[in-house]
Amino acid sequence: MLFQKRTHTCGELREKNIGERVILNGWVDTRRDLGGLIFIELRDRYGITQVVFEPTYNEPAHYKAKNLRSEFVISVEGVVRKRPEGTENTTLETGLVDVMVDKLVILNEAKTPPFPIKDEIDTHEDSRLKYRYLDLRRPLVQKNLLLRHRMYQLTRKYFDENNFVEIETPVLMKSTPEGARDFLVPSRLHKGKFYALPQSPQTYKQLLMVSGFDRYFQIVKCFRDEDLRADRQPEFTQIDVEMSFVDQEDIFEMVEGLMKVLFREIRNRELHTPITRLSFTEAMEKYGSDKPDLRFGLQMVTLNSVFQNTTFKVFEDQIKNDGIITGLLAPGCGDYTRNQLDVLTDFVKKLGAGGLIWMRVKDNGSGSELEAPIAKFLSLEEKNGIINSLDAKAGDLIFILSGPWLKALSIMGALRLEMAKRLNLIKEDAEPHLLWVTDFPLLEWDEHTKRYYAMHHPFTSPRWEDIPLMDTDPGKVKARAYDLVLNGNEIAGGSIRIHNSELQAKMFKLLGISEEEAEYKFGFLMNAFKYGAPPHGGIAFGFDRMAMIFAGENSIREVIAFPKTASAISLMDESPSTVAEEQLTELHIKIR
RNA sequence: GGGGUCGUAGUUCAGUUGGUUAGAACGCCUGCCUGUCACGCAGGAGGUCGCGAGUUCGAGUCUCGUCGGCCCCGCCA
Repeated sequence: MLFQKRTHTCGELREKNIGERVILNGWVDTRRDLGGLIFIELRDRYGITQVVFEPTYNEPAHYKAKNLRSEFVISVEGVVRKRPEGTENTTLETGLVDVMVDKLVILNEAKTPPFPIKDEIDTHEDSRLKYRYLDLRRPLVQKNLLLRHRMYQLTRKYFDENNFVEIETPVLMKSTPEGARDFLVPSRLHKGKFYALPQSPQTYKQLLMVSGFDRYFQIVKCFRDEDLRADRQPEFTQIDVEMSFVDQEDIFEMVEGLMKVLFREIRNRELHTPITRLSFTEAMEKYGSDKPDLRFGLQMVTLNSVFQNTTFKVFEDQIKNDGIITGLLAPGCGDYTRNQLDVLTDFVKKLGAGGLIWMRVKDNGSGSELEAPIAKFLSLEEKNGIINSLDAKAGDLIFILSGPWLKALSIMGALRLEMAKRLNLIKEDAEPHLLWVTDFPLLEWDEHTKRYYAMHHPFTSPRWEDIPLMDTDPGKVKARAYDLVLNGNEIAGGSIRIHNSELQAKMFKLLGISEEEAEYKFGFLMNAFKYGAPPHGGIAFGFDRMAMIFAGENSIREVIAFPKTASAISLMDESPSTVAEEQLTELHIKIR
């Protein structure tokens, strides 16, 4: 047989191996042909070892080595030798030795790759994705997938040690389009019927609770047919968790335990628990986001009390209409030019704000005063109120936005992030900030369809104390729902579920889902609840997002082996693609 | 669905008010070279300027359309 099996990997040989006869298999990383002497750096996923072809040592091997090129797959046999004095390579872990080759087998030749197989490349992403199998040869990308692998193993070990059972749930399931669009799979056996790919195994894991698997987890692929982002792919991986006989605190404790392990093993950091908690209301009013980045301050301040009796029409209207007036202090930005302020005004207008009110804080000799286009509309008391509320000092800049509560706060939150960027407040090596956001509203009102939607999902339990509000003021009902946020990224979300079929029926009614519709879509779940459903709750982690953050990457694609582009295309295998007419016929499908 | 930005050699880019044969670096190929590790030296090949129309005596350059990459808004229970 021509193939000589390796005795060692390319990252393995050290001084202790000197004198040993070894066989290495791998890819030609670099070739340095000096004419009478050829150096090849041989690479596999474990590392790089230099091998040497010298005619006086072995003439046929040297002759054959003249043909070697980048990325050829070869097998070499030879003797490990200490490198001559002064020729050691300290950048390689194997750099004190090399292998004098007396036998070379070319296992496979290779075309010149479209980009170099090394960490530092400036190749555009489309080319990397088209040749993803080559991109995945690069040590940096391999490192990300290895980190991801370790995260899988640590997660499985953690849940296993805590008595959780890993159970696989169906990938072909019933379509229940409450929320994201489903990917549909046509049924060949049942004309006109479709399976859906799961957006999450939500209903199955709740059924498993009814079955008595009181601690379940699964590392599972989920699918959502929505537009993509840097941190969103149509198929993604969740760590799905569900527990029975628990309340919110038990879930938090279990999750914090997992995060402790991951932080310790992956990032070598001790995570201090319990971690910070913020209510949704607080998160919105202080940071303008339900996933605030707490690595920097820049807290927003609600100014409604300052303008309680204002005569400034814009603010007066908002106070009357239950709107909000929110302020943000940009320290030391009082010297921003009119042009810079116009750019920021444009920024918030694109997000839907009517305009941006700004004020420069100046020192008038006896204290601070505000210089702004709207200053003349404000009383001295109001101006001082602004300065005091925001703790503003001379040289600072103040932004004020007013509008409907959620909208104004969200836009200010975006401005907060923008200012943090401009002021360079987000240090990438900063201590990671993990927090719980709690007490989300149960429902969200949609102006277009004039109905409520579940903010989390329709199985989320309201807070006990808020159940009466479901009849009187549904918008005010808070849910027993929570998100886990890491550095401004939502990495997990969950809730305590409804386990009572009557409460569930009430919830469907609030969502405008008729009894018939509820029966058709979720009858199996409601039925199950009639046979002794334990109180239960759970959470699901966005595994790819977590891996992205742990790997220090800015795109989820860097931690996924074969990701899709922003238009949901795989540049490598060119999916989605057209299919044969016969396939469509079998599936009873006609393309319109 | 909308906004921004990019598309020129295998790769990353330059290309002036529209004007002769579209350049550079790296990579690739050939030759020389026994201690390289960004090897060196000499020579060479390599282009549907994303695609399609239009304006023009003439388009990489201007106009319109279209396709694709990236980022964002909407969307993502």
